[in-house]
Amino acid sequence: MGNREKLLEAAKQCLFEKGYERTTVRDLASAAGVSMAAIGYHFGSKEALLNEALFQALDGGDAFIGEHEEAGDAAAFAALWRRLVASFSTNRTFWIANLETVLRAQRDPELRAQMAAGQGQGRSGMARVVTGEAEEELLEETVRSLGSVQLALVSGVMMQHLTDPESAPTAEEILAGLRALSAYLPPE
Amino acid sequence: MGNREKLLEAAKQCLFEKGYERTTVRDLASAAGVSMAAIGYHFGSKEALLNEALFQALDGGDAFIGEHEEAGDAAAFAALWRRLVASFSTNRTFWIANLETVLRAQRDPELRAQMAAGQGQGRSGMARVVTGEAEEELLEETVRSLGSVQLALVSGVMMQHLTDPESAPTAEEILAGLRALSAYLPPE
DNA sequence: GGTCGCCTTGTACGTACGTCTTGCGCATTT
DNA sequence: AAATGCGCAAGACGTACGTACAAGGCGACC
Repeated sequence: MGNREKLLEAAKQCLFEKGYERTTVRDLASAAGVSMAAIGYHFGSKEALLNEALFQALDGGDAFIGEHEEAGDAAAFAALWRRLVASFSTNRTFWIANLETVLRAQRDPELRAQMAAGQGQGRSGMARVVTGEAEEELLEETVRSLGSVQLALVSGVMMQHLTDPESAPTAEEILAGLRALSAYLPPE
Repeated sequence: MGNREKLLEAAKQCLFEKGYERTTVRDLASAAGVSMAAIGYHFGSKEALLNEALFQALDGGDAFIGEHEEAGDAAAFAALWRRLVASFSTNRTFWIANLETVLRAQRDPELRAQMAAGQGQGRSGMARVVTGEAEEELLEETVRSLGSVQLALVSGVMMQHLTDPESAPTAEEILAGLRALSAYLPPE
């Protein structure tokens, strides 16, 4: 494994352990077992290395949620939430890295555009797994409402699990909450 | 206005404009129009100043959501979401500061305990404004389910508005999404 | 008028950071 | 066998940071 790959691997590890802003070139170099200069040589700058590693790390993270074998029915919906809630503790650092990226995107327009695109994917993905419909037959209206709400629930519940897993809702409590909430919705 | 107050005011401003991690003692001093040493004299350290300012800033932020005059009926629920969505753009920096604090709490156990407490308040507050019941008559079960879900929706939708206000859902789309979602809930 | 606190300042100090320069080993080429 | 070029390391360089220090201003009180 060349130093370039060693650096990328170390960067992902640092991204999860220390976060984007707190990892220094010295952290990266010592974690990879290479010299600081190797970063400049292979990536030009520390930022470029971290960005590439971040892209890989966040991209590969979809797998953490687990596959949605069957979808569209009520059982699948509950199963999705059980997988999600489990992932919040199992892959805690991954979700933290996600949150950190959202925040950092507020000061970086380019990154923000990327996150906006990812958010669009997330919305339609959520709408798909809930309704069970294929990508093509999804109405834009459905994505904008049901997809947005479902995606918001995911990130919102994730934040609660990050700050306090004890008091954060279980999958069943989320379903119960949604049922209770529907009683307070204005008609039509 | 003494230098202490000037520093606190400047710190809040910096907190909103640059964020906790990125504000330096030189930023604070020049924003307040005082010397760097004044920070050490009045607060002991930069961190202590920022923490006190953060506490004040986040505490006063409840006002941004607006008062919930009447509550418990469907119209109030829709009105709440309209106020929230409006606040996401109007008080953008406030919500960013909130998000940053949640994230920073992941590396600071003491802050995390504070945030967990605030989250509990948020949950019961949300349950209260939705159901229209008083604090005392709220069942713990209701807070844990309905309160959690509602709070998660708030932070989740907020995040979508931060990354892309264009594609983020309006209050009406949120309501439509919730209605649509209830059709996919597992029974009982 | 001198003195004693409380504020306030200018600035020096030590540390940590990211990048860049220099040079060394070691293949491969001529 | 000399030369070329790539991969890489060691360390210096300039900068920015948070804090500590010594000194000055300025009221109030003896």
